[in-house]
Amino acid sequence: MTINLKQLSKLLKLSPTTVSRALADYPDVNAKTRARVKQMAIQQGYQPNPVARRLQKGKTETIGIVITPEQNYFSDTFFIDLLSGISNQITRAGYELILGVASDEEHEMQSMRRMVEGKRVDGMILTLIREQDPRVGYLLDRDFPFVLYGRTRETRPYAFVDMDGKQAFEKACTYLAGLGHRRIALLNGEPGFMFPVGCREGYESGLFLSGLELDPDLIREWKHKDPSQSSYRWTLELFKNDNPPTAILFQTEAVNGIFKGLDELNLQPGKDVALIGYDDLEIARIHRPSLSVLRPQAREAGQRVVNILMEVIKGEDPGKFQEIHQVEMVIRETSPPPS
Amino acid sequence: MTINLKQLSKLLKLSPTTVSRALADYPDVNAKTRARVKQMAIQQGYQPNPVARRLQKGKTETIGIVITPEQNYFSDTFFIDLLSGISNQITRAGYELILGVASDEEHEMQSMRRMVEGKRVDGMILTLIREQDPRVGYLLDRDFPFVLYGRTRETRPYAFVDMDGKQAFEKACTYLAGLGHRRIALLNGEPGFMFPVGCREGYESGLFLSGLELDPDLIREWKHKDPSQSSYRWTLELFKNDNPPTAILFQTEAVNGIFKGLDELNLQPGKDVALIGYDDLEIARIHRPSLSVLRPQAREAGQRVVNILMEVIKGEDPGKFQEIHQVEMVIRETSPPPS
DNA sequence: AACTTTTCCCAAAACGTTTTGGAAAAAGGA
DNA sequence: TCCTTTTTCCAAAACGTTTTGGGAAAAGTT
Repeated sequence: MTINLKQLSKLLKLSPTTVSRALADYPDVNAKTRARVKQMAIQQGYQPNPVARRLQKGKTETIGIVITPEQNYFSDTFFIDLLSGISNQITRAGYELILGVASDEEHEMQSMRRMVEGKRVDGMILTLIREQDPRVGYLLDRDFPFVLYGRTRETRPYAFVDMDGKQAFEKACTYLAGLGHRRIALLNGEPGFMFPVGCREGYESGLFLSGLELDPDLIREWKHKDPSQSSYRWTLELFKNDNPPTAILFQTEAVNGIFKGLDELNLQPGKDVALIGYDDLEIARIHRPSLSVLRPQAREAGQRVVNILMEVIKGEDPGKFQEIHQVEMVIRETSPPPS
Repeated sequence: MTINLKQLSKLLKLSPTTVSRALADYPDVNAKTRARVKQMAIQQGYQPNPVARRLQKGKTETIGIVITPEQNYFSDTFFIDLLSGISNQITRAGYELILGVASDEEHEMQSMRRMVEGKRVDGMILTLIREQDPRVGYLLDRDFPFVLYGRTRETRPYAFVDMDGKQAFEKACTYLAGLGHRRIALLNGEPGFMFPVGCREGYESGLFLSGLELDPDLIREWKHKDPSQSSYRWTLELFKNDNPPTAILFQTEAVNGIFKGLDELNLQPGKDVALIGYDDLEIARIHRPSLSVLRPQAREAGQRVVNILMEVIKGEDPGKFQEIHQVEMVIRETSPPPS
């Protein structure tokens, strides 16, 4: 069932050395023997014991990721798409993905330290990045390979793959302004995290490019832990304004709260108020009217993260790998001109 | 930074053997030296290299799980809760959780085979079980330790933790009947999977216990890949009936489609139609009217799965571990008497 | 005091690979 | 033919633990 190298080499009347080198395509083994070895290996279903190989190679061939549930990350397909891209690419490289699930920021760090200090992984992937993210400093301090999905405020060079939230929100904002909207609100993600910073920049830049004034009253933030409830409240607040918005930009995760708020105010989405969400969740496609969205390519991003991490593990300079991916806009029914 | 056993033993002027045994609390080492060793180990931040230890122990100390995105498993908190319970318990045991993400049934099997045949894990956790599930046969055939979250049609004994869908749906059904509902519909999960089988049994049993007739016209099934769209269609169909239902039982995952369908039919949930969903997703709490639900304890189940798997890995008879967990019912606003 | 038991420690082997550093045989060059 | 180079293979070491099988010293027993 589980033949090992020694047994296989005995079968072939060769030394373990030669068999190992034959399978690894070393040039110092005769082509004929190499073929013979490979055939026998397949026939016997030989697979090198990964644990033994790791010990010898001094590598774990494993990379780690820690996710946290309280952040509603798993809403729908977005995160699983990212994870899918990551997982596939890791498998392709013959590596393993180990997963930690942490209930809060502290356990998140703890889980990561276990992986790093326990020599359980060769590299880390970080998601849901905060503006001040202690994980990044920690890893930089000990020169441990990692790649961020996202960015943080850190002056030392590090590798990341990020979605261009700025460009996305700028695009959405100018699009709405182009339709004639003059009062565009932003329901932004939770402060403290890095992504909303870019969204806001893009929003402000979009207003500026369209010759619109920034009105702080039109900006609100919701909580990760409770996207619907907080966005619901903010929606109601937003329309208490004397001069309420005719359009709202937000992250799709918060859409239920917005719909609920608008419903209560007897405002029809896509008619009285234009909406564009960030992330193409199922609800966006299914809802009537269907939701216009900004759609990040999570799968592709996940694959890039892994490819980059492999380079960093090989010793490449992390600073060389800083990618910002464009986000496409999908116009559906909720983004008409103002009525 | 990364001191190893040999270096630590040199520091202590002891043999690696003694240090190893001291740390492992063997009785044949003097209490004083044991203390001295432990203190030095902590001071030096020594952690045994897990790879080396695994090689020697002949165990990977790793367990595997394969998830698939097309099944909308990640909708909201349910699956992440399960995963959280699994992950915590695994970490507590000093084990690792490796994750595969497969795009379809075939890759699911492939990913699992890689883990099993590649000697990468000591045990497997299986979720989203089908009625005929080739994974179970595969693992039983090679006597490989595993635990199901769910059940399948298989006569050989195996370990599982399952939610009592039957009891849950029976309870919901008799509850509704007790309120006076006579036409109760079931919008069941996708055929081919095991869980909906139990739901249906519970539903039928609930009807029977309440003295109600089973009407096949009131039963529909939706698709995993597309919960909202299919449930939307089935909702519309359901009310084409001359004698339409006054209540619907379903899995909360499908709630958006149902709401959309009812809305289109100008039926108010919780008023014209009673609703009880399975799974307490965020939308259930947030929606107005809030959704009555059946609430499985995913976290606890995840912990049990791991504890059982550890026993099975130790060599315990899997047939001894077959747990069916009760599901509680949370009555909110959508389950009033018929109007 | 002589023997037996208990306490405490350790050297060596083992886990299954890959890498290092040759060495024998074959081929090429003069 | 003799020397050099190339080809092809392998024995031994190494990776960092844990386990095996003692063995010396200390403590008990008579």
